[in-house]
Amino acid sequence: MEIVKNSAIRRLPLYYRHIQKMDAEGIEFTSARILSELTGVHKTQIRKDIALTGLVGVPRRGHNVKALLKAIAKYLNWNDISSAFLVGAGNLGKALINYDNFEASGMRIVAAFDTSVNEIGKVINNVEILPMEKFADLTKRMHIKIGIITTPPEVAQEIAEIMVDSGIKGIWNFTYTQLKVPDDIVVETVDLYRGLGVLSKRLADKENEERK
Amino acid sequence: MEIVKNSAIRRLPLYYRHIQKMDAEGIEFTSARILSELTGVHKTQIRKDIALTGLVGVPRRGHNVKALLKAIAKYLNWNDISSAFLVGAGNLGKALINYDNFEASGMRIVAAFDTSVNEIGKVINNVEILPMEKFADLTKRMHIKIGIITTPPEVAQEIAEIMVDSGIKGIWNFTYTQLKVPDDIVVETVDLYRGLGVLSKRLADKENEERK
DNA sequence: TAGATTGTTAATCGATTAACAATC
DNA sequence: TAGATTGTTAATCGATTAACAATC
Repeated sequence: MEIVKNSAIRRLPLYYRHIQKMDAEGIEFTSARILSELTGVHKTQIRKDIALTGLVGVPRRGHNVKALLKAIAKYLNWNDISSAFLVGAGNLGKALINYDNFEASGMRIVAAFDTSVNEIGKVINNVEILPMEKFADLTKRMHIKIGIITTPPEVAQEIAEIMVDSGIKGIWNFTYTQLKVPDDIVVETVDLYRGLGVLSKRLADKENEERK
Repeated sequence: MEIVKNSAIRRLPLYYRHIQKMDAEGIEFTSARILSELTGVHKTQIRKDIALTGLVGVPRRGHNVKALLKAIAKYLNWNDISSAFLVGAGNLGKALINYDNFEASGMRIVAAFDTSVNEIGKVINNVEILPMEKFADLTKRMHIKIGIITTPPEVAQEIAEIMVDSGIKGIWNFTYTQLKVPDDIVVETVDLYRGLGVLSKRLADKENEERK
């Protein structure tokens, strides 16, 4: 049933941001070759990913930048802007709240929640930080469907359960905790520290090679 | 020449953090099955990844937790703690500076750099924020080999070039900019917003299915 | 027309999973 | 011994890349 793979869907937002930049610079046409240079993704891959959106390009010219933005946004359902609640207003949470490109990406963080008295009541980028106790009730009343977890990993599972009980259908998880949730809940996990091994390992390998 | 793949190396830090937690809880033995449940990675995959480190387990018991931590740390070269400079002390930069598990992961952020007068001079988690002008000189003098970029994407390439010129050999890039650097520089890119497409797309697909 | 790009099919490559003997 | 786990080989699966006809 699930024919289109997540890996393809994950690349589209990357193209989108580059194309946005081109649009802002007044560029009207782009091609798979140009996007390949900008993103490092193979040009055939890019053609296939664009084909997913149903867009047809023009041989010799490529794709119209505005049409491409529209097609990707439509495919990813970014035209309907979903409201999201964020739990955990630490530095990472604040970084997300301050991200100014969400609106163009189909999402809007409308409130943040925390348990720390120091944070509650603050307003960041027009987003208020509320006490965690209010989460379940507000989520139900406002029919919020997306929850963002930027808490310490220890409490992530607990938060996820509160989210699911409150009607959240998609969770964006910024902890390394593997969340156990019902099958119909979409979970997208971002592990900030995955790359930490690659850097130290590759640098060490390099030094050893040079020594040879 | 490069036999071991990055994808395997990227999973090891994930295992590591879970095993750290077990160790803290006083657990002495673990197995591929347990790690598989905790991380969602297939148990055969975990066995292969552990085999990379050269560690041999005990049938019926699994692996000794402390030996496993030691073997992973050794393999990833986390015993030599590398000093790193971070550029861009916004919220994301601060989130990284506050991360308290770096030391165990072979890295220490020793200073941060920014161009904003509001940030310069602040001290976060014992890390001072210095003016960007001092970056090149300090990097050379202190022989810093790892640079972390948490700036806006527009300036990432420029920062990367300053880093390479100053002797940096590994770059941890938190922008979506594809950095153009010499072949001998290791670049590890983390794109926070990759998942943004998956959530909205999958949720929309789900709704459409239900409507059928 | 020549040439650059599209879109698609086929081939390759690598990662994941299944199967199973060995072991304590 | 029985059973759970290891480590490894073989099979599968999916993603990436190469090749090429079609097109403007």
